[in-house]
Amino acid sequence: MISTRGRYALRVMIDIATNQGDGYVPMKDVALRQGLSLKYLEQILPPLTKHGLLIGIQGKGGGYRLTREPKDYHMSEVLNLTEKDLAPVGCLKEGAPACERKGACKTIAFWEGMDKVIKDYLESYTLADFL
Amino acid sequence: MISTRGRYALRVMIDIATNQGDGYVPMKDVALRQGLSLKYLEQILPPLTKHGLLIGIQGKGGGYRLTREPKDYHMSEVLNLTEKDLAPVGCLKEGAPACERKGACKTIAFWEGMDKVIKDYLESYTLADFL
DNA sequence: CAAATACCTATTGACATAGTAGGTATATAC
DNA sequence: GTATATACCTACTATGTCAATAGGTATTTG
Repeated sequence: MISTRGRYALRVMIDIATNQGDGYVPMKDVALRQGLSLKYLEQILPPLTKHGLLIGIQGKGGGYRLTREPKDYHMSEVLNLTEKDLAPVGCLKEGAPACERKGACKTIAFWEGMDKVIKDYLESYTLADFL
Repeated sequence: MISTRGRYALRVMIDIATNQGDGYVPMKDVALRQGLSLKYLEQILPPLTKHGLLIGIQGKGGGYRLTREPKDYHMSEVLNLTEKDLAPVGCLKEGAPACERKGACKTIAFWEGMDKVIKDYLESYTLADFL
């Protein structure tokens, strides 16, 4: 359900929070510390920088920093940006075509409820809870 | 996260509960009513009969029946039998090899908590809630 | 005996996952 | 001002899963 993209993104965020001090953290160091592929991490980060969760500075001495306090990163945001979709069933995904059986569907409320308990849980956790 | 196997299984259970009366419900009829492939449904049902949630009678006049009251089927059981795995991350799957980083892992409690809210939700719903 | 049913196993096309690979742009350090 | 270190970008690939389709066998009833 949650792929390596989301899980690695979380580990990267924790690593940066732990190691940034007042400088920038090169992803090469994160990859080494976490035992993950640098090239793969490079594919996972763009959505996080594009949406302003991280700032990335190019060039020698560059790297990544958080842009907020750890308590202001909710897991719902991090995982929404790195996972394809968090909805438990296809018909609840964003941009999904309307289900033709929707009117008669006896299960939709059940799946919506499941979607809600997951989203609520992810909203309740922040990056600060991992430090 | 939840595939068609689990979703169809639920629809089949509801359909049988609704239509069984005091006889047996042929899967062909269920497939027609639900607009699903009979051949596909036939692949989904075996775990449910093997574990005694349904009884299947072969031969003319045969079909399927529930073996319990609808209120005694929890969604956790139905989905556990029809889905590969409900765990949100690989390291929590049944039979998964122990994670080598487990001791130092800062995220495991978070994923375990997510696993729990999902399982609790599924436990709270029974087949009777769909009728 | 014929028909209807559950039950079993193999195959397939499409797609997602988890990377690998190679390159470009940009800023710093010397 | 050149080499170096970094972020950033795009293409490719091997593997596996999903969602069926397909064709058959076993069993019971009418």
